[in-house]
Amino acid sequence: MRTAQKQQTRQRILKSATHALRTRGMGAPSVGEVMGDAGLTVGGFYAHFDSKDALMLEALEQVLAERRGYWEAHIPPGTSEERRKLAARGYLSRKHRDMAETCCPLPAILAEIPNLDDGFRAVLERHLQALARQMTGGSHDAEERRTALADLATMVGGLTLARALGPTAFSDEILSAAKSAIR
Amino acid sequence: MRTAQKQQTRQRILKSATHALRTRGMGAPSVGEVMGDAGLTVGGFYAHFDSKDALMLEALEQVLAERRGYWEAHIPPGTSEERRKLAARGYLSRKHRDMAETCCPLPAILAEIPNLDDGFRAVLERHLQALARQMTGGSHDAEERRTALADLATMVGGLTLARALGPTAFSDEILSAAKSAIR
DNA sequence: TGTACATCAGTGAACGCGCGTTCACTGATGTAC
DNA sequence: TGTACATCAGTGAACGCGCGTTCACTGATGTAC
Repeated sequence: MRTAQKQQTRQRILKSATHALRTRGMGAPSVGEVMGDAGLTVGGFYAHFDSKDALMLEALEQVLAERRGYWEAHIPPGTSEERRKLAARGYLSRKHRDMAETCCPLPAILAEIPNLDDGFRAVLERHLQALARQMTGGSHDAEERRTALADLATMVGGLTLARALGPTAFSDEILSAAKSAIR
Repeated sequence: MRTAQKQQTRQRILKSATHALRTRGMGAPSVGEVMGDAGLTVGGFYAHFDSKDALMLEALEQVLAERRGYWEAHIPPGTSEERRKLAARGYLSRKHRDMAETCCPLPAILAEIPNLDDGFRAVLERHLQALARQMTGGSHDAEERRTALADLATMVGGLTLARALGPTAFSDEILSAAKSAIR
């Protein structure tokens, strides 16, 4: 079937885009570069997506969904406190700071959102809301929710600072300090 | 004196650059735009700076120094806990989230640093180290320092998330949750 | 005080380049007879 | 089974544009006599 092959190519382009997006955000990677990493040439791009923005919107959607799936799959059941602490230990690790493949995209993309089309903000809000629900295990307790959102802020801030500094002792110290603040 | 006038123009260009940098980072603002906002045309730029990178490096240095000065000037003496809580209240306020003029540049610039010349990372590290010292009031207590760095992560993460979401109820909720986590 | 000249901060047009996007074309694959 | 044709995913060159940077020029200001 012809269309199945094409869908597969489309997925390859999307994967290349999500890979670039995780560390370089949505503006910096060029269409040519994304296509090149997918083993294709620029010209074919518009047979799969309407525009670079359309690609990046879909890539953002996909990478955020993936990331929540990862969280759900790797954090075993337990009290929501246990789960948050376990998640933070991985999130604020040197390994996660230095990794590119499956890392959290939030540090790379958050700063760009205010300067992009509203669609990007909408995708982000939807996934952050869903993530907050995941972190509280669906609980409606206000205190639980407040703690989950605060932990999210600490994790994102800690990782963003640590990534900016690179693999240094000070960077390690920030990761470790942020970890100790997860309640 | 001719050179005094020129120095003044140079400062005007720098101010225009720091203004753009606070919300749009270092890559997005163009030389032409920065010069235009300073009431000048592009051509004159290279009489003041060697390159766009040189301008942005100096702008980053200036804006981080300014911000630390602001912190020092606006947070009255007290225990370091009181000072941190007071700083966080302002930092994680809706006003600061929606403001552009004198806001903290960290949410806008951190994600760009890993993809820029090492000079930018060096400037950042130096100012973050100095900021940490300011927050602990010069204390060498390990626990104090850990708390200060954790609070920094929570503040930066909370503001970055809230900025990305814009002025919404969810965004307000994140600010408020992050504030409650400052110890 | 007035005139001629030197200086130089800032102008504006031009450059080469990489970008997102378009489009005529290719060549492998599927279909009709 | 073999041949002729249609389809269409992907190619590669070209486009217009905005970017960082360069440079010949301008015109206001300071200096010399």
